[in-house]
Amino acid sequence: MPELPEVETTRRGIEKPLCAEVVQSVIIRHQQLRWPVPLEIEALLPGQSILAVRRRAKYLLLEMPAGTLMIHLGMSGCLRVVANDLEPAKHDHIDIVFENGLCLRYTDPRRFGSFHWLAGDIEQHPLIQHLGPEPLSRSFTGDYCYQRSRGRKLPIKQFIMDSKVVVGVGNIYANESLFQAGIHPAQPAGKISKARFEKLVIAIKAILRKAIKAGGTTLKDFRSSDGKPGYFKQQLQIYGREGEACIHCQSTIKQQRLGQRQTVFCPRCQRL
DNA sequence: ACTTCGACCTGTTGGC
DNA sequence: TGCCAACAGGTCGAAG
Repeated sequence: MPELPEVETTRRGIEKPLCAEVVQSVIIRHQQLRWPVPLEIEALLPGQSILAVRRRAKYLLLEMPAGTLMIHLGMSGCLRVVANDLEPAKHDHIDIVFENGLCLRYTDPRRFGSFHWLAGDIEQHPLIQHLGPEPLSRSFTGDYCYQRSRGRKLPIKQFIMDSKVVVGVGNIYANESLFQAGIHPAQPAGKISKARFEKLVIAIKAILRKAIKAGGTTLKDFRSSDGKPGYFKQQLQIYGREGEACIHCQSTIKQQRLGQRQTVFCPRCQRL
């Protein structure tokens, strides 16, 4: 399930093969994703070239002369660069075909992803404009979290997964970061000291960087643009290990549901 | 203003 | 073996 490292891995994978390439056609086989795919891209994109492939939060931004194609992978979305004569499979919903014979193919069994066409300023888009800072940017600091969390009662895990606070921290990396920082996931955000937020922010940045380096986390089906899985799963310290022994203290790892999400923690290393 | 919860969707898994 | 219910998960938007 794509979180920020998986989206960044995808971005890096499609940047080189697609940059400066010219779109020949767009094929929409299934229009119904999280929101209807804008049909006008079939007419708008051909003839345009890819100027850059950027990322904001978990959105991939394909910049072209007339605007930007904004793609979200949702939970099961995947973008691959394939030869344009490769037969599409069941969940291959959209192809962006290029004049050089390559094809950017969007696959998404659960169809929680999305496509948007933005003719104007990206930052003004309603899905973008209220997003918090990038977790790997300088503006994401312990002090920032501390200030934003005062007076808030919701569990720290849900706080760091709130895209208005910081983007890109999904369930897997939230669990990992809290474990590394020694913070109980259910701890009310407003009760956490500045020093502990400093530690948490360092953990979030370190884990995201390591995960990007490993090409993301493949739990089941994530694949990067060249079809390879991510290797960060081998480095997960807490996620998916409920019932097993903590790597630090050998206590049995517990799980509970928090905000309808699977939450895993060590009851000894992560105190309330 | 803050928080919770339902909705979207389908492949996989566990229980009977 | 088959069937069904539960679950997984990102994120928006409605309801509390």
